[in-house]
Amino acid sequence: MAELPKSIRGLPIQELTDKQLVFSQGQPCENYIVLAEGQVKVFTRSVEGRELVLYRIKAGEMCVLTTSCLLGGNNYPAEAVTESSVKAHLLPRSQFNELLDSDREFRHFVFDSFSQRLTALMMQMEQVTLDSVDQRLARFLLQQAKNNRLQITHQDIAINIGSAREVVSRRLKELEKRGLVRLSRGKIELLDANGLLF
Amino acid sequence: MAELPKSIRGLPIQELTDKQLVFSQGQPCENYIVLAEGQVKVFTRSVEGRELVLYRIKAGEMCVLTTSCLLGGNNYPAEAVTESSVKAHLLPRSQFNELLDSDREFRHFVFDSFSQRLTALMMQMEQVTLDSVDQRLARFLLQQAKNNRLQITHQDIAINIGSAREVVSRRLKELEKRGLVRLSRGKIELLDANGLLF
DNA sequence: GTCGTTGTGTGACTTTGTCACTGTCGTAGC
DNA sequence: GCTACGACAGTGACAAAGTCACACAACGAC
Repeated sequence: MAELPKSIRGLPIQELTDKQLVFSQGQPCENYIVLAEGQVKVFTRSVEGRELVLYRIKAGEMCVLTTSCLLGGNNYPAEAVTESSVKAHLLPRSQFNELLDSDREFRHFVFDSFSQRLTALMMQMEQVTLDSVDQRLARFLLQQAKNNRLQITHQDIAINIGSAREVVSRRLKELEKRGLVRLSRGKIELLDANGLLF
Repeated sequence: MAELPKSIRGLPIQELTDKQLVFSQGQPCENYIVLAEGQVKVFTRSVEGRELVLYRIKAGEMCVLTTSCLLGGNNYPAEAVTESSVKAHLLPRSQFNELLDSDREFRHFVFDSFSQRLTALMMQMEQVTLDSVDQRLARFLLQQAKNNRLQITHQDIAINIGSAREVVSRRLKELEKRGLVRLSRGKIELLDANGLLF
């Protein structure tokens, strides 16, 4: 992870608890946000209520959506909630604009974040539309697992890989039958990480 | 459309013919690109050969992917071809970096483009994963039509809305049956634009 | 324990995507 | 003109994925 610019490290810190709303759809955007600790999930909700995770913000990363809204002057087109306790640096819009012009290091940080997120977003889009559910599921499990374990519900996996809960349940059941994973309520254990990739 | 920054307007212009390759997957990125005239399609290709249009660059717009690659120093993760004859401003990487620091107007142009594309990309992703083919098809037809007509193949529509050619053919046939469009080889005429939205 | 909530399992059905074709149109070359 | 070819479109059969409507199981609060 790249070092945060000085101008950010000096900023006041705001603390949030787990599962707290950071911003919601349609809300105007006031502050530039950089995470110091924890993780935030940014996602959209369709009219029917189906969700789709756009990306996650981790420690040392800024929220591109916020930045984009600050720059464009529009409202948030998505929703964000914390996934752990979170410490975040906040920077009011006016100061953000000022820093962007005056501080070369800060500017580079923002540009880099932008370009990384853009690339990631494109990759995700490709995967969601071009890859099968099995592929996306396997990739997700491998990415998210810590010591071959993960604590997550099927519903949550579904919104991450752009699928439906029932589909995820069925595919996981299939993987369990093949001896690749062990399932229990809210938990998944990977028994054969290589087998998942086949 | 916003006026181009002075620093860009003065740049030399490169001309391209229709259907010409602008850049391809894996290629290193050398020049910042801004279109003065015409249209370019940026898309990816899966291993199986299926394509997906990520976005289009129109006159007065820069190529975010290029910018992102320049900033991050990575290779192109996608492919781009012209969709008409094109005039484009090119700016070598070194000068791009320099301008980014020295020219406030240029910087704002780049930031704005970034944030617009990011928002658009997220919207597209939402649509592809959360909306039905019918909705995406209707939206696409309405967006792209000029005087209620469009010249495009079913295959081309498919890669734009993230679907398959056969599916598009079937849905269009259905729309024709309902009297909403008239189909002919490579052309579609919208007979009832309101009806498409139902 | 009971109750309510959350997570999971399942069958039936719809929508979408894939595969393997056939047919059709336009045109370049003879 | 005819022929051959490539690009475009249509179609049936089937597979994959999503939706709907439940049943049921695990867990925590009381």
